[in-house]
Amino acid sequence: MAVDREDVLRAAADLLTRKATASMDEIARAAGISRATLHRHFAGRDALVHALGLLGNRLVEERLTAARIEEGDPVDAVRRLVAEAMPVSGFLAFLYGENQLYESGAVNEGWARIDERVGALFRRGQERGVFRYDLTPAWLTEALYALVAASAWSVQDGRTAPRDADRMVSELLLGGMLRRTEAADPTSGKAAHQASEKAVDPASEAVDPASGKEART
Amino acid sequence: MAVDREDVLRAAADLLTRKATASMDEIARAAGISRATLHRHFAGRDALVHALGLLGNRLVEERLTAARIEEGDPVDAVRRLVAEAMPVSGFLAFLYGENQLYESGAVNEGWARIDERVGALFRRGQERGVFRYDLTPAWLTEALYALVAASAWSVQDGRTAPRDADRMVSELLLGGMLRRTEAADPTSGKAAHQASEKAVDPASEAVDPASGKEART
DNA sequence: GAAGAATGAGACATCACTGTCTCAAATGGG
DNA sequence: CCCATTTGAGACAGTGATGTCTCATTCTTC
Repeated sequence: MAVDREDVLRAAADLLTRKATASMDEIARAAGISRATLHRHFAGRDALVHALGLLGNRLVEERLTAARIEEGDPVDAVRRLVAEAMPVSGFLAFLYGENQLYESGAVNEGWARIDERVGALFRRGQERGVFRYDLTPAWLTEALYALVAASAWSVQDGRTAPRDADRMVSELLLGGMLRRTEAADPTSGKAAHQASEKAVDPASEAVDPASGKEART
Repeated sequence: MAVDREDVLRAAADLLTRKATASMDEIARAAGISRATLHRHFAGRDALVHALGLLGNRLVEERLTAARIEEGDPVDAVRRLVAEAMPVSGFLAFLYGENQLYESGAVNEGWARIDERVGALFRRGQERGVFRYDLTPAWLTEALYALVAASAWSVQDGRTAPRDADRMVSELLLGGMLRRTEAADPTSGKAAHQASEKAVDPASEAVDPASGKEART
């Protein structure tokens, strides 16, 4: 017994990500409980979605803090962020897809705070000369969400192994799909990692301040 | 008068992408027509979504053919593909988000064919040694859809200028967010382009003979 | 300008979903 | 083992969306 609200919300997020029009009955069934019980825990659909927003927000923010993206090398910070985000990718996928639909002050506020923190990471990477200037932090933030959500979707559908998901996201996000000429042994699983480390290496410290400020509009 | 089915479907795709639970009345209003007229053209919601699937499929496939991704340098092929996809990004965003929901044989079949063609491009790039081996064609395909959809969403929300959208997608997809050490002048809009061109360089010579006759518009 | 076609507005019954209720069954703690 | 709590199943009315209809209006075409 003793229905776990969090489990229910997780199941709801997974289902609603795929089928946004799912009925309360379908949601209950997906969570393995009856419709009556679902209504006992959440007054209605709105309340459920709102709880979904709050929980997702809390979870994502926890992960954000756990990843300590404000510290250390920005590249590693992105990797930590992606790795931490994967376990809550279901929530992220749902919230990313539906965030503008259910307008709740508290949820949107929390989401804006998350955006700000993630965007700050990308800005920091640009200021250090590690990240490209011609891709705005806002776009990189958007792309991060989109890729995490895509990987969640891909895993949920069985097209991608769960253990590969975070690597595929962070590698694509950081290094893109082009093969680096320096990457001598791409057959190794670590090849991409070493390639991007190499790329970051020389730029890790100082960059002329002039090019930095006007590059990203 | 003479309601243009395609215009209606385009408006429906845009709306449903943001609000999957939109009612027929809302869809009609978004398309600038009455609910009665909407029902005259589409028997019901299912029929409308099905038509949406078919049209989106046709449009994407047309763009795919127009981009001639089977020919020439894979990197340029990806750029052409992204550029061609942008005008139909609304459809792509909707179909990508809801594709597994509305199971229609014809639509799914068409989608599989599109997946196959896009995947073949990435496989070709890998075989030529231009694209990374450690990111599967399936994942790159998924990421392409996700990023195009994300850019459409971003543009629709006013966070990104329409003219920047295709560059942001293709640059991130191809080159990632890491600054290349060779890219000396990131202030130039073409900086990223030159960087990736450099990476591709060695593979640019071996182009199939067909590429000569249709040397880009 | 007149005839034909298409649209908009609204009425209408129907239907699926919703939210609330009751009651029997299952679970878990003391 | 018994009692309190929670759940599942189903009934029920209320609500909003749906699909169909009619009729007046507008646009198109000749």
